[in-house]
Amino acid sequence: MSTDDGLRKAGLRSTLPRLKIISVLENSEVRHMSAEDIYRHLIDSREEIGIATVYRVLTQFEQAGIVIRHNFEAGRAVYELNDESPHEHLICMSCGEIVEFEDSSLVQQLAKIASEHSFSLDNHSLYLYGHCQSCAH
Amino acid sequence: MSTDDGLRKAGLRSTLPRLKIISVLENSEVRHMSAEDIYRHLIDSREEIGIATVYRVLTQFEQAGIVIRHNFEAGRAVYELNDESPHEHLICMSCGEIVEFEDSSLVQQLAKIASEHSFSLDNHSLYLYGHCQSCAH
DNA sequence: GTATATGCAAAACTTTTGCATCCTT
DNA sequence: AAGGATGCAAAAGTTTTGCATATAC
Repeated sequence: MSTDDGLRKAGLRSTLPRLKIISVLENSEVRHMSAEDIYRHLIDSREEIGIATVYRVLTQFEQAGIVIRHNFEAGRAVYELNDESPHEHLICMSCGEIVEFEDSSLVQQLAKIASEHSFSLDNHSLYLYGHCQSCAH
Repeated sequence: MSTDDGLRKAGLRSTLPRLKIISVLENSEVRHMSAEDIYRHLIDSREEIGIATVYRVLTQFEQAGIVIRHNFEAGRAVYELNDESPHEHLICMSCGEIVEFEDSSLVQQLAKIASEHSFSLDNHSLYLYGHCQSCAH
């Protein structure tokens, strides 16, 4: 599916700023980026865009399921493209490396726990913080 | 152990602002409070304190293990007393109710996952978001 | 008495919003 | 042509910091 189609499917007009933002998320070597990261990346590439647009577009993308928003650290959200393969995150507190892993049994367990407390489960956030092998002391 | 001893053990002087903040966290009917919540609670009770002190003290308390900091929602941290009994949180997105649950096997699983990726695990954040029974539609 | 903590105000950051203009459809 | 999107600047919300004063030990 083209980026254009993806936007239309989400009920969003295909505009230049939106295409630019998706392109950054698709092509950057870093997978998790903040609004400011994306803005800087574009400005440094001599692409014109406003920071307010980046924030507005990311919010729309999140609601449309195009990106996933994370709060790895307080006070700054980061976004990654939603590739439809659910995964969790391991974060190295020294070098910032982020390892993604998938564990469906874990997710099933979360659903079971919610149901045991008479909760419907919409989503969850799970982040493991530690130190990767090269940063271990 | 008295509050005084707890502070001293953490290498913190026993000061009036610190005692006031602990008292709020111990006695408030709400278990998870933001810095602003604690500040307002004190001001409304005609206790003198500065908001900057609340932030500074909460940061020290977190580092000392006296409180645990959470980012249930982006942009605002909440704190709870660390009662030394590890638990996770279920959050109702309608009414804001927070249910705590304990699951040591889940935590063991997280440690196993980290080790499988050659990570040392320092801590984790796990929040389940959904709707409680009375808010389910 | 000395080092540390506090309070105030100002600053720093991230994110949101009002509004005039521009772009998609 | 019309509604939606953008960009700028200003505002809002949370958290941090500089500095003079007050407090704990």
